[in-house]
Amino acid sequence: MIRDSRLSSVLHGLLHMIGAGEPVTSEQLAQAMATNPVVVRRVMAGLREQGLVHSEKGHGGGWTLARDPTDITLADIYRAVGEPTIVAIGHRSENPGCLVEQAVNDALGDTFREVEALFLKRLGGVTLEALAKDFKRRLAKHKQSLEDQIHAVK
Amino acid sequence: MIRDSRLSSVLHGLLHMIGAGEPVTSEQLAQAMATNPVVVRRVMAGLREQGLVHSEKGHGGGWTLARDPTDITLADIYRAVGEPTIVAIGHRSENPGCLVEQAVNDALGDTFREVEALFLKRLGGVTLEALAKDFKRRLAKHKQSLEDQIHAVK
DNA sequence: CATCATGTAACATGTGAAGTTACATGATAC
DNA sequence: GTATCATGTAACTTCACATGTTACATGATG
Repeated sequence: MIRDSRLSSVLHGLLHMIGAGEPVTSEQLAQAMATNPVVVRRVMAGLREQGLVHSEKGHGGGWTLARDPTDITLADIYRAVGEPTIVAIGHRSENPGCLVEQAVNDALGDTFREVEALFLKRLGGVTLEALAKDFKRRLAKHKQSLEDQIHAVK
Repeated sequence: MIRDSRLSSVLHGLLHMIGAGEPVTSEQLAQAMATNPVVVRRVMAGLREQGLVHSEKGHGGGWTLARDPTDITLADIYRAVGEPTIVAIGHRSENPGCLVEQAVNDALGDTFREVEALFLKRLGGVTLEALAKDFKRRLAKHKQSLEDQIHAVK
């Protein structure tokens, strides 16, 4: 099953980067992603390799988006975060000669590819920009609700 | 991602059970599944709960198929082996109030369900019987190829 | 050249699946 | 009945892998 917690974590970081108008340090991202700076660098390194983010050393350095958020989809991020294949059924001790697995792969190989394609296609339909917009909307709503509560207490 | 090694393991066991005309012990299945008897019982217990296999204690006891192999699909087995949901993107520390995840789920919730449905639908299209037939065909071919090699050496 | 930030290797920890041991329960053969 | 065989299951151990941590190198800025 697909249960990516890294993708979720990375999205937190990226939304944070969109909000800030300047480079965000690994230290700051670590807070947004509820982890520590080294892990942030490790994960973000994958995104950098895919050209999604950019990193700068020294004073005023940190992480910035390398592309326009309208040009980055969740599929890009998912791939960059680095899942090998989405669907695969196999034995632990890779046994390519195993006749049972050959039969399974013959029966379901196309299915695996089909499911993976559908998944990535849908991820590809959601841009970082769209996600950010929706997030901001929720944030505003949330704020409003808190204010209402305060008002009610008065 | 889906990378079930248990399903593959269980299939080995089930094909073994189809071949044998009598109950197969956990000991024997453990060999076919490259593990040990207790693990076999643990995994098979899930299949029994779903009514796919039957177990008998004592002399001459062991595991047998509870339904006709034409009536068991890979979807049944997959479910019985017990994967919770196929696709889910979430933070480790389940944080249902997290606005980022709410936004992601709003954008992709339907997709997750759609991908899962497609996957299970395809698994549902392959019966254990069909798989066993294909497996036997491969086995025969494999045997033939070995005999040919022996013949060539002579 | 002091400071800040990333880059990365090496090691530590946590977690969940798989493996193991031990013993209880039930069924069959004698 | 009782010896034997097989499953049922709890408790513990081991293993693999992701994550977390420490330490230090590299490069950029003031």
